[in-house]
Amino acid sequence: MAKKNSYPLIIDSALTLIAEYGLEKTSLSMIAKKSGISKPAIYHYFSSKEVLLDHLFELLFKDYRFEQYFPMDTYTKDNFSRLLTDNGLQLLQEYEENPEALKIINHFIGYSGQNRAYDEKIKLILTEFLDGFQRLLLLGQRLGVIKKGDITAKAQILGLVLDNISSYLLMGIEVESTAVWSQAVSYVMEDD
Amino acid sequence: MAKKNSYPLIIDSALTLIAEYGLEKTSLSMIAKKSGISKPAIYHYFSSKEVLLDHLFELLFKDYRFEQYFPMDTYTKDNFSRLLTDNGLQLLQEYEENPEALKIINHFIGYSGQNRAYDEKIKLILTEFLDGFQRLLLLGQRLGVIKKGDITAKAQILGLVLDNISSYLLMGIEVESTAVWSQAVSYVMEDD
Amino acid sequence: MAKKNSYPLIIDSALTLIAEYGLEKTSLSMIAKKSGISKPAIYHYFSSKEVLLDHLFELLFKDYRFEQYFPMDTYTKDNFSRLLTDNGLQLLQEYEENPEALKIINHFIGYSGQNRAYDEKIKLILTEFLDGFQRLLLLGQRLGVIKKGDITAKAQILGLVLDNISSYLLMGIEVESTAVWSQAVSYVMEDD
Amino acid sequence: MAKKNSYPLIIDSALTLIAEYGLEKTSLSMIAKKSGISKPAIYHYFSSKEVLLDHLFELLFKDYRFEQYFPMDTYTKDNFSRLLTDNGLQLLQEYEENPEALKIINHFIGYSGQNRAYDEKIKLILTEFLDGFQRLLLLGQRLGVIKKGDITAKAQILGLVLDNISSYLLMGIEVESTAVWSQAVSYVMEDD
DNA sequence: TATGAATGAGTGTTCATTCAT
DNA sequence: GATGAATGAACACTCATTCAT
Repeated sequence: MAKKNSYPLIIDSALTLIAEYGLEKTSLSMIAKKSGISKPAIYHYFSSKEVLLDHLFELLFKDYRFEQYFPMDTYTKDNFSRLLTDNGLQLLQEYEENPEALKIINHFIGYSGQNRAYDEKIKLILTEFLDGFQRLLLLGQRLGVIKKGDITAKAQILGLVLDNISSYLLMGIEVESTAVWSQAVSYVMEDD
Repeated sequence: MAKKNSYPLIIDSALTLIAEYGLEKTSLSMIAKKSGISKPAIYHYFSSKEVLLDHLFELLFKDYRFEQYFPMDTYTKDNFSRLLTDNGLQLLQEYEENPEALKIINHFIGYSGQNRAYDEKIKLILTEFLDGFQRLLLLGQRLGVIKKGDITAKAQILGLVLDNISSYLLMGIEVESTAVWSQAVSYVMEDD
Repeated sequence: MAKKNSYPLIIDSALTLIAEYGLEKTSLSMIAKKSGISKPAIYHYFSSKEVLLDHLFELLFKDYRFEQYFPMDTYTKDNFSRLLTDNGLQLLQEYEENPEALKIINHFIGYSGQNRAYDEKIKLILTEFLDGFQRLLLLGQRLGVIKKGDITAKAQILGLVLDNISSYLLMGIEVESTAVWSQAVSYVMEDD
Repeated sequence: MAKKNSYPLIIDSALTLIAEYGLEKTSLSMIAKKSGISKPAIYHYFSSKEVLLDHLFELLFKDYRFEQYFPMDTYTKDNFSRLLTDNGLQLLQEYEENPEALKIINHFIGYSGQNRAYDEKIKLILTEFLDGFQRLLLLGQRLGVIKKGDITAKAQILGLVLDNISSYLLMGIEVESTAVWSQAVSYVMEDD
């Protein structure tokens, strides 16, 4: 039936199913059934289930970069505190608005324990966020808005808090995300 | 062959395999093979794979309680800062010393997305830690060693940071756990 | 727990379970569970499941004999019609009062297709009923109360009807058993 | 290997095996082995063993209707007795010529005790035969060829006898089917 | 591009039966 | 008499994958 739309159909169906059932319990049969596309046709696009998953992985994490959410060149002495707060809240809001994506991401993270490739990439991404916060705080220090003291530790606290707020949100644990992130930000800022 | 040791053999083999392959990819056949015990013998002890997993879950999370790591009745005005720091580092060190347990716990957390029962229990445990920190900070406030200000947010920061440090350790992401936790603690303390 | 009562407990549990689940779906585990007797203990009394079933078979069919229901030596010229009717209705009533037994019997009959031994014995029992009716009708003929004509066919009609009424009752098909049996009897009797 | 013939091969193998071993003892592995078709290929056609059995059930009972054997619109005053006799004998002969089908049918009937769906359908079929005979006898009465008296009971006798003759034939019990059925018919007919 | 048909290997689970005590 | 522990064989079923068309 569907001629030209098979590819996105496969992607969509796979993502929806993975969000609900996870990576391992989502079988190619399920994807074929949901998308209305035959299994061999899926193999035409993706030479194995693993390749399909890899593709989804890239899709999901492609734009998940520190600079995407915290564009350093926009930070100034005056807007530093506000931007840092807002950018973080923006990131959290994106997750709240699209919990399905967060679910899928979490399935990949859970699966990464058994898959070297994902493991490495996820480590890279998270590390890049930690480094990003460190660079940002160093900039703040130069601008004179960030307290002296262990910059690395403070950057890591920001990274750990922001990352884990979304995990808790996903699990449905009630965290006062706005208050928590604001507190964390004000903690690293020089008192006015 | 093995007579009285079947039960612990099953548990051990299951834990080892789950640490490596995860909950779903660890099959009863694998457990049977590794433990040298036949599949029906496993069913003699656990009426289903699910029951076995439940048992392991309870085993792992039984003693994971806030009071276990942060015994509130030992906290005084004088030792507050030191105890809070040490207790947290103690928790982190336990994980570093037993990374396999952490791996398994993480597999259960990953699986909880597809299993209501685990989901609820894990939420309970994490929530209890957040609440524990809140009670502890309130005590500190009464003792005059904790800064005024949003206690809830601060407690959640402590919880989120401590929890996520272990996740990052598990993933092999280098975080300066000691420095980070010390910083987080000093942040909530009244300046001396 | 149970010391001296194991044997009848096994029998009772087995019969109850077979009535509900049939011969094949009733496992020794089920019998052990229901009776509260361990499987090896059951093997102490019955060297195999087959032996247990054989025993139950004998128990059920021991008293199922034509003479049991139609005692020929009580039949006279005067009571012939009434006795033939009443004895048949008596047999049907027994089944209606104890449908569980009928169910079990039916399971054995169904199973007999795969078991030579049961097959032979059930054939014997049914044949004996057919022969019984034939002997009875011959007696009636000598007494002058039974019509001339094909005695064998008439006897077989009686046997087939009586046997199948109980089958239909078991299946829950509404047959007017009393009217049907009375009609069948009056059919073979000489008109008064 | 086998390309287009898998479907009938499965059906045939299943029927043959069920005739010999019954519904429960016939496993999908047996069917796969006998048909030379892999188990997953069987699942390609039938989504479960139950669905396969349902299909066979429908196949077997599809044409087993009263009108199929006793077409009422062909009955007249003159041919009534002969037709009723011949049609019944025809039905019996079909069974004698295809004892395997009868065996399978009997397995389904035996299994119906544990399966509501089959139970209901079989009851329906047998009830329809009883009703059919009743309608037929009422017609005969209007034509003046059937004795007055309890029509329902007589119809049920015909149904019970005809049905049970085939059961006895299946079991290998010697019944004089022709004589018995002829007698049963002449019993309900008005004497000439 | 796409499909119906097919498969080897594996899943969790249950069976009747046996062994040591 | 009775039991907990154990087993080989089988069960219905699903998996990712491939082949011929």
